[in-house]
Amino acid sequence: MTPLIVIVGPTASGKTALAVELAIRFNGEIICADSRTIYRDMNIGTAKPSHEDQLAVPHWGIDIVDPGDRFTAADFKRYANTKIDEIRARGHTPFLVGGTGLYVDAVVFDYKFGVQADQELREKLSKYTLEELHEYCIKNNIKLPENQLNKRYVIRAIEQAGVNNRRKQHPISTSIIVGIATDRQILRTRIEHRTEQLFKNGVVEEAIMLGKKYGWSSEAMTGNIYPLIHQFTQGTMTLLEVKNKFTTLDWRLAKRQLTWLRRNTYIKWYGLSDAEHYLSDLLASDSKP
RNA sequence: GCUGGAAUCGUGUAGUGGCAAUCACAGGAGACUGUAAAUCUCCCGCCUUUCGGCUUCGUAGGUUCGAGUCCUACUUCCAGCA
Repeated sequence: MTPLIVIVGPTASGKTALAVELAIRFNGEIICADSRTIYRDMNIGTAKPSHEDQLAVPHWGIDIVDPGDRFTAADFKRYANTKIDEIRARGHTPFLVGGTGLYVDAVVFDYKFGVQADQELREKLSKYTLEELHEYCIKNNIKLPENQLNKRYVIRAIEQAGVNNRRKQHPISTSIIVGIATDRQILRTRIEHRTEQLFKNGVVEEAIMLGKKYGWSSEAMTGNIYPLIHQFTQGTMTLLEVKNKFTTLDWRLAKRQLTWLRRNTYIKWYGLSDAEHYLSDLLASDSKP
């Protein structure tokens, strides 16, 4: 069976460009494991793959729901697995590429998700204090999550009557996981440059359009950049402040992504060009009968 | 030159005689299974794994059992007058 090529790394590490290049050379199709590019109309602010890239290589995981629609990690897992099967059925190589660690792991470690969210229950429980929720868990013999000061997690634990960690201990057999290792300083600089680029590309106009079309408070609009531009349009932040703050938030995102990835010991870390060599050697030998 | 005000962690601040000293930002580490670009936790003067130890609030003195806080001088900055 053709391998599943998984490329992970922090935002702005260059994983998308690498995936596109390899997919062109080796008959691949790309599934974006990205919790933001799934939304339609959010193109610039999410650094969605360009039209050229999307024309050059089939992309999946893009524009699948409207901002405001609910789309979860469990939905993504189902979607991605379907796409992987379809891509293989066409005789192509699937590439799972993205920075949303939970999405990647849901596929790679075959997470078994628990019960669906119960909005009514959640609303009811959110009125209680953390202490009251803890008491409730103890009384009902519900195991508290490790991060038990995170109210959201405690509520979820109640919702599914415990902590769910059902998953495979090892990555699914057909996967090759490569992480793009980037020097910290260089990554920081790339993030700064990308901020400038987003604004040149018209992210302010895009945000205003999205705000009008979908409202500013929808779930999808909580991404780093859009709330900041909302503040800018209301005059509570200058453009320079927005740019600086966005760079900071994006940097923190990159750090959190790295924290997530660090604990996955199955990732093979390479610099961008080494990753390319490694994967193209692997794919070249694989395609020979 | 005179008069007033200010000087506290990388930055901005709280603190008006009694605990290395508030809060925010920035920074660092971590958690993560149906919101994950979300949400949350911890660290953040120096040494120490912890206990704890050491040195601190412009500089130098002084008053006091005790000073970031009061007094004196000096330095720097800001404002007003010249």
